[in-house]
This record gives sequence, C-alpha cells and structure tokens, in this order.
Amino acid sequence: MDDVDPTPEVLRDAPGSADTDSDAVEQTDEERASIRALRLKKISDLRESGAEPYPYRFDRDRTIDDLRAQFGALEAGEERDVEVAIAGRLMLKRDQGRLTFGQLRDRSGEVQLFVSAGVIGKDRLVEFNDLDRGDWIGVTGTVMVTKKGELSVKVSSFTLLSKALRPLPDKWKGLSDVDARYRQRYVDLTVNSDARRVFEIRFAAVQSIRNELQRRGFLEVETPFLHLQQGGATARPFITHYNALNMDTYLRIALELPLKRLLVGGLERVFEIGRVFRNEGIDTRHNPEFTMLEAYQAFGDYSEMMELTEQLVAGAAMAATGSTVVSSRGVQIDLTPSWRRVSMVDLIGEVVDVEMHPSMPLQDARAILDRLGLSYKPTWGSGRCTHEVYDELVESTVVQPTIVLDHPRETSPLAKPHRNDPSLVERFEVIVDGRELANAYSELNDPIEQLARFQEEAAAKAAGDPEAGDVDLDYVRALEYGMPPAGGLGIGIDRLIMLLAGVESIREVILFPTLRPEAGLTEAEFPSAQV
RNA sequence: GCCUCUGUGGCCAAGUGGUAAGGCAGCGGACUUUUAAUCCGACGAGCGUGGGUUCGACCCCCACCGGAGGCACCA
Repeated sequence: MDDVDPTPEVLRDAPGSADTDSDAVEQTDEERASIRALRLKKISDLRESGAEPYPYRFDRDRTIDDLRAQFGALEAGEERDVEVAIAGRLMLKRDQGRLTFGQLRDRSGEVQLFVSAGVIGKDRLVEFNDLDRGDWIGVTGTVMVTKKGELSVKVSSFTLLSKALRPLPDKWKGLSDVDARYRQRYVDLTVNSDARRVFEIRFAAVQSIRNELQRRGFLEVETPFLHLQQGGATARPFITHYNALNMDTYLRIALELPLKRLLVGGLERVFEIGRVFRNEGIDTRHNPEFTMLEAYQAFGDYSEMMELTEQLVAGAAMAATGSTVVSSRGVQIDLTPSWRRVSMVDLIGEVVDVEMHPSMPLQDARAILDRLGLSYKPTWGSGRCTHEVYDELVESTVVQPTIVLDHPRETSPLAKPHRNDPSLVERFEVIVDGRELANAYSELNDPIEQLARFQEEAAAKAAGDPEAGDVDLDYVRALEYGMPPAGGLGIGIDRLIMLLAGVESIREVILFPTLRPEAGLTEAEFPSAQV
C-alpha cells in the first residue's frame, strides 16, 4: 500500500478488519447490502462528486469491428500510437491489482480493455474497478496487443455512459430460463450470442428478400392494419374498437386484399412485409402476431411465382447463412433452385399409393379415406377428401424443398380455376422439412366469381364459422374495374427464419413473443432508496 | 380444453419427508499482460403463490399463477 488507500470511507473503521483468525469478521452494512443498494449508492456518490451516471452522449470514432479490421493484423506486443474512441457495454472485468482487463462489447463485436495504473493513475484505476459488469461506458485509448496476442485498447480515459442497477446473469452460463429469455429479451440479447445470431439471420434474410423484390421492380407498400372486413385468409381475427368512429375494427389477418386493389390501380408489382394478427392458439409454430410477405405480380400467373419463390428463399438463405444448404432437425436441406415440382395428386399417389382426384365420385373418395383410417365430415366433397389425405399422410413426409401444385378447387377459395381441369385451382405450396413455407396462386380476378365466393364465406360466418370472412363489396367493385391477371405469393417470414436459423420454436425468431402477463412484477421490486 | 414436465438467493444448479450443497456474480483482501484469470476471507435464499397432510415438507396432496413440450383445435 503506498500513496492511496483504496478502502472506501465507510470501511475504515470496520470492526474486526485486522484480526481474521479468532473472532468472526463482522460485516459492515455496506458489505451486506444488496447489489441494488450498492449500485444506488454508487450513483449518488458519483453525483455528489460531480459526475453524471447517465450523461447525454459520447462521441465514438469507430466500432469495435472497425477497430479489429484496422488493427487486427498487429503482432503480440505491438502498440500503435493511435487514439481511438469506442463505446459499449462492459461485459467482464479482470482485476490484476495495478492492472485491470475489461471486455467491452458493442453491436459489432468485443474487444479487450487494458487499464493500467501506470497509464491512468491509481485513483482512476480504482474508479474503473468500481464500474460494474453491465455498465455502458465510453473509452479512449491507444491500440495495443498483449503478449498473449489479444488486441486491446490501452485505456487513457473512460466515461460511464449508463449505470446498470441490475447485475447481468452468470458470465459463463448466461441466461437459460426460457421464460426470462423471452420476457427480458434485452438480457437474452446481451448475454446469449445464439439469440443475437438468430436475429442477425432474420435481419439479413428479410433484407435479402426486400432487395431482390425491389431489384425485380416490385414496389414496397404499406397497407392498413385496421380492417373493416375480415378477409384475405381463413382465420379468426382480433377485434378492437375505434372510439372516434365508434365502431369495431379487425386487425388484419392477411395482406392480400389491399395489395390486389393496388394491382387494379396499375401498380403492377407490389409487395408488403408486415405484421398480421390471428386470434388463435400459441405453440411452437404459431404466434398470434407474425410477419408475412405477400407479393403480387401483374401479367404473370403461378408459374412465375415458383421461380420467384425459389430465388427469394435461396437468396435469403445465402444472405443469412452463407449457404443454400441448411440443417434442420439433423437433416441437411438443400434450398438451391430448382426445386422439385409435383402435383398434389401425383404426390399422393407416390407417397400413399392410392389413385385420388378431386373429380372422382364422392363415394370412391370416402372409401379411400376409410381404407386409410382417416375420418371425414359429411359436408366434404372429393376435393376436401383429397386434401385431407395430403395433409394427414403426405405433407409431413416431404423433406427437401418441393413445390406441390394444383390443389383441389374446393379447398382454395381465392385461387383461379386450373386452366386444364375445373376440379383444381392454380395454386402451389412449398413444403420444406414437412412444413408449409410458402403459398401462391394464380389470382382470381373475375368479379362475378369473387362475389359469389365472398357470399359463400359470409354465409358460413353467419352460420357460426368464426374463421370465415365478410363480403368485401369495395374489393368486388375494384375487380369490376379490372384487375390484370397476376400471380401472388405469400411467405411466412417467421417460419422461413426458423428454417434458416435451425430453431424449433417460433418464439426464438420473434423478438418479443406473446406471453401471459408476468406475475409478481410490482413496484416493490424497484426501490430507489439505498440500504 | 386435455396430458406430461417444470418454477430453489441477481444468474446457473444439487437436494425429493428430518429441518436448504456447490459454482458464477456481488462484498473485503492479494496480485501490472489476464481472458470463465487465480488465491484468501466473510456474507446472501427457507425453496412460484395459497391451502392441506405430517411430530416435522423444497420434497406428499389440492388449488391457483407463470413457463416448456405434446395432443386437440387450427392452416
């Protein structure tokens, strides 16, 4: 101990601090205080000394990634007399006495801080050691590499940018409680690199899709979340109330109808990547709010959409993971175009070995379901029965990306009838790893037919089907002005990201998944008085 | 809605009828090239909540709350 006694004022007269053998060392109040109380005290001490624990800004001059790019080639022991200013969260501290190492992280990466009493003085070193893991700080210093070869910033000054009142989770084990991870995503993102990785994949994939569509001349648009009619998909909506107009509105369940109005308006190629809401259950594949891509291209039909889907998905995979081969549940999946294309009836024949077709007599279709051990409802026609076989026995067996085309007309109310077979529609779904990834049609643009289908839906809704939609007369009116022939495509972005990131739960790809209210979080947990 | 699993100090985690291990973080101390730093020391929870059984419950029972998975429902 030379010039400075680092013992805080309150500890100076601590009883028993000299004799550790015989009598039990009595703890001072400060030593016993909670982490929160200690940190509150640090805040008030800082303010008393004229420092601000929550200052307004810090001018950094580069990110940590920039720093590594510029100086990563230095050899062990080298130093550069270049002053840098970086900022981030202090993730680790290793106190060596007259030298402390820190780990500073910003969004781009992490770098070691070399904080030496010989550089900043003993008093400042003590202050640095008073920082807590989790604090945000800005530092300036020069660049060096330790003799173990670790690129470091030799700190010449540091500033607290934001004091953390709560401690970070275990520095090695991190945060594994899934409930806490979803509720406190800010902590999850701070300590779990896997969580950050998933969202980096998400951002890259969405960006890739957006860029590719824009490159192809699609306009990105935004359409209303609040809908006056339920439509565009079969799903139960959320209902909310708009006070000013004193009426209930629906949160959108699909993007389809507004976007196709834009085709009527001549925008030709439009897309939207946006949130939709479905008032349904939560499980590993469903969140009540999720993100859809829908894209519509005039003058094409569903065959254009096949190529587009392949390019969007493969491009997203490449952008997000660097490869078009992904691994899901231990299986390698090759998303490289072109994908297999097979009609639904052919695929059924292949997998289940039965001849089935929506145009077959109903009693024959029922006989097949009976033989396969599948049940059916009296209202189902042959098309629905065919689809049931596909759903129950075929879809889950398809692993590699497959375009399953030409669905039964009966189960596809929004698609255009097949040009060669009136019992089918021009529709395809992309199946990957046993799950639906995309859905596309040649879009129905016949206003007479559209009105009839709306009326059927409205009748079903009136009969108690909460998923059936309303008659959207304005949409029919739009079609009566003429909608160009078009192909349309929908991709569930969340499920695409699940595939690319190799995660099994949709909650892993949504920053703030829907959860029940947290019990027990009350203001009692936020005392601001010390002690 | 049903079934199974699950909830232990800030984080991780053992204990599963006999009165709460351990690790990390935090606190005190040592240490100027560490990197999950190390070493020494002292401290911190009555086990999601509420009931019940028992001489005694974190451990058994019931209900409730939260979470996970599955089924059903749904696409």
